[in-house]
Parts: sequence; C-alpha cells; structure tokens
Amino acid sequence: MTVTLADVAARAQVSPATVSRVLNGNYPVAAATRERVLRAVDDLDYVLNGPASALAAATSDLVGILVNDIADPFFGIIAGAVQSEIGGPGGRAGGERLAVVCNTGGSPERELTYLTLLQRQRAAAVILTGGAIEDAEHAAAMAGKLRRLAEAGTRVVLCGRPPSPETDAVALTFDNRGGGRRLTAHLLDLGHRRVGYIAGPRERSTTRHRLEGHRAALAAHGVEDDPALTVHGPYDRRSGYDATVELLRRAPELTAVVAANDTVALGACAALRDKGLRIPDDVSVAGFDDLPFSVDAVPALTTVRLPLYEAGARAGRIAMGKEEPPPGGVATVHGELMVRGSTAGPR
Amino acid sequence: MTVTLADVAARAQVSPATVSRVLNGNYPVAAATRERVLRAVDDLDYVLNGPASALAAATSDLVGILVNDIADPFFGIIAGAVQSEIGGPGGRAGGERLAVVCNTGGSPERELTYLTLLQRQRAAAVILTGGAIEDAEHAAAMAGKLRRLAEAGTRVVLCGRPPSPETDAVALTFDNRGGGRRLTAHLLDLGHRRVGYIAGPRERSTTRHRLEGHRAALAAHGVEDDPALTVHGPYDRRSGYDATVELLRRAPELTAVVAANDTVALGACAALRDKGLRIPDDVSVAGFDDLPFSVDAVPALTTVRLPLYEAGARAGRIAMGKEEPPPGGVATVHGELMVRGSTAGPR
DNA sequence: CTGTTAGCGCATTCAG
DNA sequence: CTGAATGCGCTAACAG
Repeated sequence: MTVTLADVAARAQVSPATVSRVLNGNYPVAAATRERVLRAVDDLDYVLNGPASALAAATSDLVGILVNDIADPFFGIIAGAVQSEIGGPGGRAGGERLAVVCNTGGSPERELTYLTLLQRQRAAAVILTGGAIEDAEHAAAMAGKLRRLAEAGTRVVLCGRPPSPETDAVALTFDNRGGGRRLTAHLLDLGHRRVGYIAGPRERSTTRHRLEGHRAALAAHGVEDDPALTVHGPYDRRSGYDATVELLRRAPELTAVVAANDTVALGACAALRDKGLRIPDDVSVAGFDDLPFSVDAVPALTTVRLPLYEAGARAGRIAMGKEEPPPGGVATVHGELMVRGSTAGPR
Repeated sequence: MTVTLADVAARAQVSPATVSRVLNGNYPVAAATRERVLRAVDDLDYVLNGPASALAAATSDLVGILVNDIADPFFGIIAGAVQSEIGGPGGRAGGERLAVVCNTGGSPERELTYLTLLQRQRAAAVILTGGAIEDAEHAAAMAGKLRRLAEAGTRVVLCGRPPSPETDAVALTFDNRGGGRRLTAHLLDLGHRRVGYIAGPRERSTTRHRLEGHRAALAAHGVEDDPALTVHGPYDRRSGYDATVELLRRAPELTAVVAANDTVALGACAALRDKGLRIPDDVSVAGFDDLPFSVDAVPALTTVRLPLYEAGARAGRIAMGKEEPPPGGVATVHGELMVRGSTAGPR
C-alpha cells in the first residue's frame, strides 16, 4: 500500500527517527546517512504524511488567509504576495507552506467559521485582510477567536485592517482616512463644491474611514456636507453604476464623484458616459486602491495607490517570523495620491 | 491545556467514539445524547484536531487549487467559484472544506512541487486551472503525479486545461481554438487584412490553441499568415503594450490587433493611444476571456467570453462528487463572441 | 444506538 | 550522531 517512513527506514537501513531527522533537517545527521535516506525516499517515491506529521508535531504547514472576495484583484494581489513569502526555510519538511485562502464574502459568520476551521487545522499562521466588520458583538467574538488561536501557537497578522483590541495580533493598517482626505481635498482644490460620494457597505471600517477622510476634507475647506450626496453600496461595479444614477437624480449639478474604490469608480464612469456626460469635462471621477486596470481606464483614473503587494508580503514575512513586527504591533501603511486624467476643474 | 475529544466525552458522560460520531454526523446517535455532547463541546470550547482526524481517517478536508497567478481575475474568479462549491454536506465534521490555493507562476517545477505538497496533505481533491505547459517530459511527470494522487484517493479535475493523457482526471477544457477562430473571423469579415496577433507565452496549450484558431480563420479567409505579425509575450498588460509598439514598427499599416487575453488587450490599447491612433477608427482591438473590466474599457472591448465562474463551480462540484463527470471524462466549454466598440471596419 | 479496542504515521524524548 | 520507545488525538471496526 502507501509507503511510510518505516519503509524508507528499512530500505535505508536506519531507524525511522533518522529518516524523520533527515526530512525535517532540524538535526545533525551524517552526510553519508542522509544520502542513503534520500536515495531511499527517491526510490520508494515516498511522500511524507502531512496530517501525521502535524499531529505529532502539534503544528501544521498551513497558513490561512481570510479575504472578502478572491476574485477581486485587491485581495488577489495581497494573497499572492503573502504566498510568495510563506515558503522558504523554517517550516517543517523543506519549509514549504501552503496558503489556505478563505473567501468570507464579507459575512461575519463565515469569518468566524473559517477561523475555527483554521484553528482546527492547527494553522501555523492566519492573516486577515481587508476592512473589519464594525459590530461590537462580532468584534468581541473575533477577538476571542484570535486570542485562542494565538494561545494555540498560531501567529495572527491583520493586513489592511485596524488593530483588534484585547488581542496581540500584529496589524498593518491602511491609512484609509488620510487617503480619503487627500483625494477629496484634491477635488476641492480644483474648485469642486458639489462632490458626490459613493461609499462602501455600512458597518465596515474601510468604508467608515474613507468616508471620514472625505468629510474631513469638506470640513477643512468649509464645504457643506450634504447627506444627499452620499450613497452606500457594495464594492462592485454595479453599485458604482447605480449609485451614480441616483446621485445624478438627486443632484444633477454635481461636478465630481468620489468612489469607495476603483471598481466602483469604473461603474460610475460607465453611468456618466451613458448619461452623455464627459469625464472629466462635465464630471470628475476618483477612485481608491489603484488596481492594475485603473491606469488603463479612459481617461486614466485619479486614485489613491495602496501598496497592496508590499503590505501583503510584509504581512507574510511577519506571520512567518522572518521579519520583526512593528513597534507596538501596529504599523500604518500610507497611500499615495495618483492624479490622472479623470479629474479636472469643474465646468 | 488544549481540550481533546476525551475531555468532551468525559463531560458529556459518553465514550469518545460517540463524540466523534456526533461531530462527524455520519452515524446514528440518539437525539438526547447528541444534545449532551454538543453542549459539552460548547462548554469546553472544543475544536476538533484536524490533523489527528485526517490521520485516523486517511483523508483531509483540504482541496487544492493550482493557479498561475491568483492576482489575475481570470484565476481569482475560478478559484472563488470552486470554493463556493466545496463546502456543504458530505465532508468530515460538518462538511466544511478548505481551499488551498497554489500560485505556480507558470513554473513547471512549482506545479509539480505543489502537487507533492497536496499529496502530502492527503487532499480530498485537486483542481488544476489554466493552460498546460507543453513539454513532453513535464507532461509525463505531471501525469505520473496525477495518477499517484488518484490512487491515493484524491479526486483530480482539470479546469480550463486540456485532458492529461494516461490519466483519468476529469477535464473541463475551454474551446480556445474555436474562440480564437471566431474572433479573428469577425475582424476579417469586417474587412481587415493586416491583423497583428499578440500571443501568450510559448509552450502553453492556451497560447497555442488561440493562435491556431487565429490562423485557421486567416486560412479560411484566404489571408496570408505573415509571421512578422505575430509576437509572443506573457499574459500581462506590459506585454500588450510592448508587443503593440513592436507590431507597429514592423507593420505600420496594420488595421487590427488581436491580443492573447483582455489584460494584454488593455496594454495594446494604451500603446495605440500613446501613438496617437484611435480605437477602432485607426486600429481595431480584440481580447479574450471577457474579464469584468473589459466591458468598462473605452471603447468597450470586443472579446470572447469564457464562463469562468460556471466552469469553476462545475469543477468544484465534480471534485466533490456532487455532480457526475461528463461522459468520457472530458467536456468542452465554449466561449461566446462579444462584439463591442473596440472593433469596426478598417479605415 | 453505544462502548471498547486498536492503530493511523510521525516527532520526539531519552539512552547510548 | 543514531536507535528504541512513547504518545499526539482521533476514527473505525468490532462487539454488545
């Protein structure tokens, strides 16, 4: 049947313990012996039994990554970056670690469920990406889960998410508030006064922070914050389209639209064009994140660039213990305003 | 310390076996007993030990997904679809399965390495997405690995990849050849005769099939296949940009560009615009895949829509045994020509 | 429907 | 540097 460590040991004429040592490489073994073992492994086409190994060692080579939606490049880029860092030396049996990507779809229940599942797998680390769901009860439940994971030896890192109180999870947070403020300030500096805002879903830290930044800019410029100019919706193209139609209905005189992210902004652009409005001549449009397609939009999208790849890679390294966590366990990652063709002075 | 099954059993005053049965739900247990066990689980905050469970049962709740690049929505969409189908009843302990996403970056070595790693984890299933690397030696090595996985009880499904000979892996292949043919035929029907082609990387089945379709259309229309009009490059925006510049240098008179996929097409559009050429007035552009951003390009991109989500979901169901494999183990998934604003008759 | 009994395959003490 | 022994936590027969 299936080849086991004992089979390899027999063929190499050593004890199972020695084979284990060779495979894990965390222990001195004579070169000649190692050679013999490796040849036996090769001859028998032996593949280590992960579950057995994890059981005995009380830790696995799995790293969990929680994302809202893996089809969204925002998360895909982060997930890819994390994965590029979790391999390499340090893990069991060659240091190869596998990424378990969990699509929560933004659901609080699934978020908790996946954490339990990862705890069940005795994951070596867990990385939570994207904004947090802002609900006291859920936050408490999450903090509890994260604490228990940490106690069990799982390293926890938050990437693009605010710190979780009562937890010593390392947090790499994005400066969504500052980015939102600079983006709207840019429009106000251009002379816009009626600026529509398409916010993300409610009860999400990302949504709130970006919106707060927007409002801070309005306040700083002495522009009234008309509630009718803000519409909430999911982070997708459709939401951008629909929200823009609604904003135009409520305030046909608006001269600029700020979207919760680039995908939403693309939907907004489509709606404006369908209404016969030119960008930026009639209405300026701005997004957030600077996803790869944003520079190719026509006109190219003004947005706030978030270093998603770098942040994901850093989160991965911290999760692997390859990099020191930032002092205090919290680091803020700043965005960069990218002014492009989609914004100009009002007509 | 950490709570085990035995602790739960003790508290519920039943045997460990009963707790196991309640948790896995694949066995009759008296309602009252189940209640008692569940309460004990809750009281103790017990979480099953996945590795131990997998070791004893000789199978895990992990499903591997091999992708070229998770940051590319093409793969993100498929991965998300697979994940939406792998949960649900049928698995161990609540039927929750986890997706292990493996970024191969198109490297043959990593492809094989990841398969070994998934074999090590005793994955319940493995889904390979995207085109195959066309190298006899590598194909043989892959076939061998897939065979061994299947022998060990891992279900293997190919999604968007041609069947693997000498293997009984189920294959859901995309009709890249047919899509490529229809796309180029569309341009030829519009009157184009000098059509540039930006192909994907060499030695990839997807690249070859799309290119073959293109050539078949040229032949059918009696148009010469000028080798100078084909350029190879990776599946990214940059490649589209650079290749277009090169094509324009070689053949300034060309009136249309067909790209290996939508991302490449976007790069091509950028290059054309930078050269002062209008789309489609001066040069028509066409892509492949119909990724979400393609409809929002300006002008909207003519392309071949591949039902990525549906294909991924189906692959997931087949991998889970929730759906019958297609007869013969192979099904061809067809694309749909989406004619949009980026193509028109030649100037 | 429930309890008892044996391992699953490996990592890790502890000796040597 | 290597071997022998022990147990990780659970599931799956087998009884009852």
